[in-house]
Amino acid sequence: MDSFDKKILFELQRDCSISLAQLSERVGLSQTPCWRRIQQLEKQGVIRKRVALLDTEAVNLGLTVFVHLKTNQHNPGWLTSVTDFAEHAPEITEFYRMSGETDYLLKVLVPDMKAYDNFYKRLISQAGFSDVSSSFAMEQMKYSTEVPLDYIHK
Amino acid sequence: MDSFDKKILFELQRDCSISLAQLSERVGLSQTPCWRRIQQLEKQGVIRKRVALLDTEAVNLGLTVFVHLKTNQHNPGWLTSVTDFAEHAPEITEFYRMSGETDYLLKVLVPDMKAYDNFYKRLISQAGFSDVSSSFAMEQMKYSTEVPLDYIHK
DNA sequence: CCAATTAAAGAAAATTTATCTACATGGACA
DNA sequence: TGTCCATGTAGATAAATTTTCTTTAATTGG
Repeated sequence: MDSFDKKILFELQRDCSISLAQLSERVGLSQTPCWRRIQQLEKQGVIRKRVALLDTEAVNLGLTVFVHLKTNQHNPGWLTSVTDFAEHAPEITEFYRMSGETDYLLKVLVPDMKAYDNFYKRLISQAGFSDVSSSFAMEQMKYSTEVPLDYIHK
Repeated sequence: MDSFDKKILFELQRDCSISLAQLSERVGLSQTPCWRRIQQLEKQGVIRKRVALLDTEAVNLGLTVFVHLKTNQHNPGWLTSVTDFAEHAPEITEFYRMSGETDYLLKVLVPDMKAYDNFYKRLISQAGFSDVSSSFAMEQMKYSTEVPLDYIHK
């Protein structure tokens, strides 16, 4: 994992639709070693997948909500039902077990308040929570799937 | 935006590295109309971009932190400095202006607590906050860039 | 209900791009 | 110096993208 690999990752994180010719030029390698490195990075699992990112407004998803969950039922069954729900609810794009005040954090994408209310009812009908607090995003100032490459070891 | 478009978006959200042949087969169209629809969706901006997603562990980013910010300085200069910082800090992958208790919410990716502490110092040196509360993710239960297509109008 | 028009789909060819191989070159290092 | 890597060049093949043209299906006006 050297400077060339980092450059490849940097470029592909921004745009993976470019041709090998363009990529290798930007990276400063010829096509063959560039291609070999991509294969390697995919085999190693550093590159997980290649996806298309959609405009959330264009698909009618104007409302982002962060849902802070607390529970008093710390048993396996409870967690399973919540995990299952999150797994199958496409509105939930992120789901974390947290330290501190909130036990679990959800990031939810819906069109509007009405749709969120509907989602909310489905959520609380699925499992018991001692507290559910919803924080609404007024404005998305930044959203990026690019992760920093500055911390890569070596 | 009909059923075919939705299928195309569904597939490309999961994997945009598949060939047009595979995609058109899954969608149930021949290659040409399928290709034309993709072009259209890109021109319309429904498809924003195509990117490679990396394994955060593999690039040494084991710690996800949600940072809740409060301020009492509601002036343009303050916001500009914070926005600038967020823009240029690769550790900040998401940044929202919120309703309710917290004024702004950050999602931050760093290797470990030490790196977060370093980031934290840089953050608070950049602008004044009346409160900064950091929530640490213990476990990522779900992370997806796929957004629900069920709410598309028409 | 039918003919005319339009829009989208399909087929096939042409062009570009990706994939893989073989071999030569040059630097790093014991 | 000789060995080991990784790169570069070249090229062959396969595959994917894009264009062109034809056909089908849907729509509208009379």
